[in-house]
Amino acid sequence: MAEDWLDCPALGPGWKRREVLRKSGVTCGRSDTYYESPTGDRIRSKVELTRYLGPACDLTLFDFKHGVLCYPAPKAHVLAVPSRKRKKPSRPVKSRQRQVGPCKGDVRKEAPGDETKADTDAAPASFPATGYSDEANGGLAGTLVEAEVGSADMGWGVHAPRAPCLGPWPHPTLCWQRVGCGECTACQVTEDCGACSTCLLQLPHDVASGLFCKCEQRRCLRIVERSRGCGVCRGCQTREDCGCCRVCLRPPRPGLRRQWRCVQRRCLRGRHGRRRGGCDPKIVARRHPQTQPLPPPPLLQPPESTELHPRALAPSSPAELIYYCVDEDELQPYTNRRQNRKCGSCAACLRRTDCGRCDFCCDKPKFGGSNQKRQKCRWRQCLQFAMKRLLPSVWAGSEDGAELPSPYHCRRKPVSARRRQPGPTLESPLVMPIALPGRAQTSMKQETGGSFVLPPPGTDLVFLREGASSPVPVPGPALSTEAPLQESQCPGLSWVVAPTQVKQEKVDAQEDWTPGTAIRISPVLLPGCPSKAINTGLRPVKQEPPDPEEDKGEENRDDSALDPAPEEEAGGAGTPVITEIFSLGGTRFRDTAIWLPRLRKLLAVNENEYFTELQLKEEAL
DNA sequence: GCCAACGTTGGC
DNA sequence: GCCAACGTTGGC
Repeated sequence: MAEDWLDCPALGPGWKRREVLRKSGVTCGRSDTYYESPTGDRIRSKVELTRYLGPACDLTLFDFKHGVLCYPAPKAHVLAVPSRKRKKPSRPVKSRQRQVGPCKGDVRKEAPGDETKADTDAAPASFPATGYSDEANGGLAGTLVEAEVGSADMGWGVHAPRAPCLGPWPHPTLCWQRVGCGECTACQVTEDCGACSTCLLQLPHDVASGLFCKCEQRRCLRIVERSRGCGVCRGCQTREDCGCCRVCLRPPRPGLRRQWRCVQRRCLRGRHGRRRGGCDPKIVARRHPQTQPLPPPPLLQPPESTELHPRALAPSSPAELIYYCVDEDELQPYTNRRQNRKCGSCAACLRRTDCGRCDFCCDKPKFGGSNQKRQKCRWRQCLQFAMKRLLPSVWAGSEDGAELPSPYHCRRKPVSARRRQPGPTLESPLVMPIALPGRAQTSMKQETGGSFVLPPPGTDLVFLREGASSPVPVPGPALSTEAPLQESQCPGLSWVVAPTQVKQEKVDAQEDWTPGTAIRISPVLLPGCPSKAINTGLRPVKQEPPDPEEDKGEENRDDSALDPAPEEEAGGAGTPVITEIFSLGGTRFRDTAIWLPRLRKLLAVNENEYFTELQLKEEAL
């Protein structure tokens, strides 16, 4: 990050201030103000500044945003000085070759009487992504500033519009007028053909739903190419519209054929998979709600055709219609990349409270930390994400798992090189590998000093339980009869409940947990099942802290058999155990088809809630 | 290669 | 405005 710190005399000698303009994302264009104390401490907010300076320092009159003291004077004079500062780019235009120019903030800053507003905060997330103004429209109104046009990393400009561009039209590079790689022949075409269905049907005027269309002759070939489906995934192989998704239910417009692909028929690997390493589980789940079998083909929806895109480039494409009719669903994976680490459904993701004890919590300011690590509570870090890191090949074995988003779309290291060394800062403490007695323990590296490693052959995954100190195998048959575990071949895993191995919790958490609280079932080895400890007598225990939202999905449970541990009662240590055996990927094992029916049979009594989940998983496969 | 540090961005 | 935390970088 460029260090363009400016002196901030309002705070005194040695204080520096800088303003950083957000370059991308839904808050693109927004600016953040940071301060640096004479001692080098970084301050991010007024609250932090107040905390830093202490209660004796009254910051009531201090305008944090602009770094000046705001005396109770007429508005117009308050920020006269800093307004010049604000015009300065917050940082060198290091990676951005294009300048926003008169767009947005600069214009707004000039507006009289606007000084007291967070005027650089011009990109509210809720800004409607409508108003694409193609030059065919010649439109000024509602032109939109694009976050990163033509970014090679982000997919050739497939970004949500961010903010209204108030500068003069046209903006040659920064508006949605030009979306694409800018290099292909289609991108070189400067005029609409006037003959394609888009031109004829005046689709560019379709801005009501935040969508836009473009002359077919000008559609970026690279994006169109990408918009094709893989042809393999379930989405591509689904031939019938579901008739019930929001696309199918979208009211048809008079004279126009529907242009958006049924959600159920969208490629699960396409945009998400090929670029990000796989489908977002949330997207998969959303597109394929397993509780709903594919509905019969809709009677009112004519078969989709590629007529809208007459180029021979994608004659058989199942998804070519999607591209230039991008909706929020399609944009989401790009604009919300930071969500990739949440499955949203595992117990860790559902957990609402920080443990307050792990190293990451201790680092949080609210727990008195220095905010250096800035990581999510270890007990809230997604289990699915952890599994993807720990058992990449297991995930790769399933259709969507094979393309699950890379934990890191990191430029520095390929996923293959990184995923076998998951760092402690990224893994959930709920999942870690250990070796079982009698197993080969070659190169086994238990969590020492915080490193979780992929289980080598002969080891098993362990579910850790918050608040204890050493792994405790679940009573019951071990996996001795199973073939030697080859993570890459047959993930025959025994699931063991183990206490937490979180670094800083080793010492102080022992008394918080006893093996008896970890699991109250008698696991059995299921024939054909990859040695999962399954309770056949009692319902599986999902030891989560009481949470109203979670309770919604567990209303029909018999809680009499589940006495949450005291720490859970207190909202301290909710720990997913058995439930997560499945949500973590049990049904993704390659021999699912063999053992799952048996499992279902064994669990036929009092396992309704499991059935639901298993069925969901099975459907997903 | 690991991981602490922190710039950055999403969301409330 | 503020906080949470994601994603990247650089030191080791």
